[in-house]
Amino acid sequence: MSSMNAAVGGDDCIVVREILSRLGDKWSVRVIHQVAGEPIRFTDLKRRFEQDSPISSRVLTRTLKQLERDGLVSRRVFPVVPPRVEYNLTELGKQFLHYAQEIVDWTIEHQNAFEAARREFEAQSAEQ
Amino acid sequence: MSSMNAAVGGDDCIVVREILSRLGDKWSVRVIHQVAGEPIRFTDLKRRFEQDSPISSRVLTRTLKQLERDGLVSRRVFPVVPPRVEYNLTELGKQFLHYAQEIVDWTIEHQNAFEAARREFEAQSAEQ
DNA sequence: CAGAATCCATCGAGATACTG
DNA sequence: CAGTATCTCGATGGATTCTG
Repeated sequence: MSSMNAAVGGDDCIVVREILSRLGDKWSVRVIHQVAGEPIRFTDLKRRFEQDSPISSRVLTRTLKQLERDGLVSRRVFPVVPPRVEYNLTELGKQFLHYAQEIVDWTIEHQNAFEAARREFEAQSAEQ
Repeated sequence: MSSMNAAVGGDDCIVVREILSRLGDKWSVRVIHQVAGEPIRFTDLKRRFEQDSPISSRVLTRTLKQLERDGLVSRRVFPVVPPRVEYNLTELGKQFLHYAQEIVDWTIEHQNAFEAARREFEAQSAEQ
């Protein structure tokens, strides 16, 4: 267990870097959040973001492909015309979402502390 | 609580995006891991990475500044010559590290599953 | 409908050289 | 020692157009 913790340093393990990257990129967590629950089609998924901040199909496709490659999202194709493709979360994806939730919740809980730190830092910088 | 969970979608909250970005970028988590424990000086910190994958002072400086701005790392200057600057983790930083550890540990636990998903995906892609 | 192809702007990371 | 100043390069995000 302590040997595992040591892996937080060093990126000898590529998988770790990749999963952490999913947390950091702009869309992965949001897509995973939308894909949770009922299976959802590509265009419906795209529409979910239309209000807040629209995502291009180019970027949505790339994000989904990555998540599928990581085993977090599954893709099911129905051989009909027009095409029907459904995405949803895998077990691995659900666990990932759980951890993401935890950090997001923690961040929101301490939002005031973050903003205070930010203000103090800016004040120090301006002081010079 | 459920209203907080809703925030995983939508980036209305800038702080959330920024903290998740720290998890995702190449150096933040590793620097935080090294800064945990005893206070450490800039050059010593830089040396810690020299073996595995060296970090330029340019990048280390930027990473530390960001973490300081976020309130995860504190910076203490000693008015001596040559200069002496010590970095260490704040309380917020320790909590952040805790969550990062959790995800890293989880990732390593399921490393086999990730690699299997990867192989299957590549196989499917090649099949066409 | 579910993407693929093309092109462009921006940004993070890194190498290198220099300084109070 | 602890950075700053410049520059380059590749990856990410995005807009737009096209297609089986």
